[in-house]
Amino acid sequence: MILQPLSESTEMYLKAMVELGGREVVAVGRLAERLSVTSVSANEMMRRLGEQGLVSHTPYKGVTLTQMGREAACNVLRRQRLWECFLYAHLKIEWPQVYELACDLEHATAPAVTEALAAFLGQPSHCPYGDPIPAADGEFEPLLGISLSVVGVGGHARILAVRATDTDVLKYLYERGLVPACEVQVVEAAPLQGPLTLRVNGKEVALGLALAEFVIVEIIPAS
Amino acid sequence: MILQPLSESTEMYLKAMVELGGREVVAVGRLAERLSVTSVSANEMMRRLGEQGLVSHTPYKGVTLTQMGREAACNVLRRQRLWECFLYAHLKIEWPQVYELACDLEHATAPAVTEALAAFLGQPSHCPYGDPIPAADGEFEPLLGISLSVVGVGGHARILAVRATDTDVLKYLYERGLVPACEVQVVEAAPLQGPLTLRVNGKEVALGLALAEFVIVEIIPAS
DNA sequence: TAATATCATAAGGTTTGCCTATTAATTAAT
DNA sequence: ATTAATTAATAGGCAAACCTTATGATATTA
Repeated sequence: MILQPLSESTEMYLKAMVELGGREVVAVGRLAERLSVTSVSANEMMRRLGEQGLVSHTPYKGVTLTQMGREAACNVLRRQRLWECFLYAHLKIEWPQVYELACDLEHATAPAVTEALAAFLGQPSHCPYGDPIPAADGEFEPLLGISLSVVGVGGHARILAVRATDTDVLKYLYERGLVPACEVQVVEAAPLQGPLTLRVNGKEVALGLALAEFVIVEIIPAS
Repeated sequence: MILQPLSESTEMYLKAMVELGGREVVAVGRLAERLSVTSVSANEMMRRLGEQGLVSHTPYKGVTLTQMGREAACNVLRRQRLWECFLYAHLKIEWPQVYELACDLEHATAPAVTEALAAFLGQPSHCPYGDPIPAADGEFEPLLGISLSVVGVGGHARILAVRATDTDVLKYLYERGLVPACEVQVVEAAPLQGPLTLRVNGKEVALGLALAEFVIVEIIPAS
């Protein structure tokens, strides 16, 4: 499938769709929320993407990526995450800033550069935030993990990935040691959707539930 | 001087100005020609850049970069040429394609990335096309060389830089060995602005005068 | 089934950058 | 010096890509 060049904005919508819903239906409102635009703007874009055959839109139900849309979206993710690897491992850019800076570069990256970069990096499988890098053909293994927000009190878990994109949010998590491979224990969960209290690297850390949603973990069975 | 983010198009105009005129006045028509737009478009952009204090425009005379404009332009050149180094030396992108691909990336490059890239590359002084890379503060030594088109018949010269930007033109030169550090001898100059005949790596090569303009050389004195 | 929340569409605005056609200034040539 | 030819600038307009507010349609749930 040959993909015509897409606008930066289009690529952001596609990326948000695959990050938010994968192969599932996504509510247009969620998309608008994530991209910080009005739902009108998101709707309009969905109409355009529908005309281009990238998404399928069932009014009042939501949108899904078509095969073509999914390929395009995975291609964007591949570029993004390869740049993240480069910025982090070679340019020594601070972890919280990597996402945003890679995002700028991703839209300006020709296929030849993408593949040369992948080769240079040694075909990495995961980005610095723990998410898998789609292959050149567009497919990838979704991470099998659960959100930290659903781990029960007393549970031990290892962070697999951090799904935040905002630099300030990433900075907040970074300062508390909440990065991939880190192990955490849920000490307490405050009632009424209150914050979690975690034990991280020997220190107690409070983390709002909304933030905990972004943190993908695997349970470490009690030995 | 703090530079607000400039549009891609704006950066292209600034880059063309510094490449075409340096500190000198540039005719708006030349600029339009170089960027493949009508002179109306170039005029309009000059008005906008004038309002932003980046250029000084004397109607019917031409435009020059202000100090601020020159800094912005040199900053663009720095990003462009650093990416050229990276693409060529590390990603092994073919020499003729490097310019165009670097050009895409240059507009998406934040200052932090520029400086981290420069450090990664070991603060290179020249790009793969032979031109100097401006320092972080914006200044650089202009290359002291002459155009191959003004070297007399019989003259020996060493190529210092190639000023072409079009991938096809670069490919043409590359296929004939006309790259920086290469030594050439002018065997013959056809009359009426006809092509030069050159001796390059033991082979005779014909080169149109227009193309020879792009090739910057230093004379090798007859020993 | 009525109320509420969510979603979709209508109509319109802004920005950016491009164009054709016209007018004005400059330069070169008689 | 005056005119012809060249080059530059302005007027007016178009299109693409996004955004907005206001309004109408559908779903959900009490």
